[in-house]
Amino acid sequence: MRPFKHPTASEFVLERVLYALSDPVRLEIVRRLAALGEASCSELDGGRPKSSVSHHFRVLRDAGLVCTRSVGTTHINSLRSEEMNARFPGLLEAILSQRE
Amino acid sequence: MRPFKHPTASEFVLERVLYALSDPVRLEIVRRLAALGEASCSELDGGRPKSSVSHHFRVLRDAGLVCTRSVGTTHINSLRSEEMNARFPGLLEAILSQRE
DNA sequence: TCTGTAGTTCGATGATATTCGAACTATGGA
DNA sequence: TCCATAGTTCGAATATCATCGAACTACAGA
Repeated sequence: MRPFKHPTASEFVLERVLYALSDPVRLEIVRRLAALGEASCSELDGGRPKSSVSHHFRVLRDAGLVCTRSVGTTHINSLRSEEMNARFPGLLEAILSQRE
Repeated sequence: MRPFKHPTASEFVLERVLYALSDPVRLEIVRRLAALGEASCSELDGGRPKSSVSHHFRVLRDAGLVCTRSVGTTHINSLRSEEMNARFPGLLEAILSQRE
């Protein structure tokens, strides 16, 4: 599978990040990723169809929130916390520190 | 005109706030409001039709970001910064402190 | 090489949003 | 009372999005 396109930190767009996190499914994925450090797609699918989950990961990747790398047949996802924090200081923490 | 329904701080929903701010027009309105303290709708319309601006203000109000009160024939809008900060500490500041 | 697993991409569908003009409401002033 | 101003609401058109099945790609193991 060809490697995914991940935007550089300077390409991050605030509106896009906020939009990506305004969806409950994606916000939950990001929360779980923050707790787990990294995880495969299937570990975070919440029982949803693969195509839906794949869509949400793409939105998160395009916004710069998530980094995906291939390991064998699985995709390991992790938050791009440092880069997010460098570009938008305090933003991710402010969002993730809210309970529920 | 009947007074608007403003949600209480405990009714704020994170996803809704993020969604409201993920639109460039609304984010700009909020930025200007933060700078001005308060302003009427027409001061923030950016040349857009009144019905469009009214729509965006409604989304902002429903999310809890903006408070609107009637003064004569005009509506004065202000950010609900304290309540936002009480419910989602650091969030609004993290978003508004981003330049561009 | 065959099969299974993990995930993506495509296409369609239904839901929701944005935008705008037009009609409406409410207030203030002449 | 008449008119202008400020803003809302309604309705329709357009766009965008979420969801999902189906087909596809890539890798690992037997």
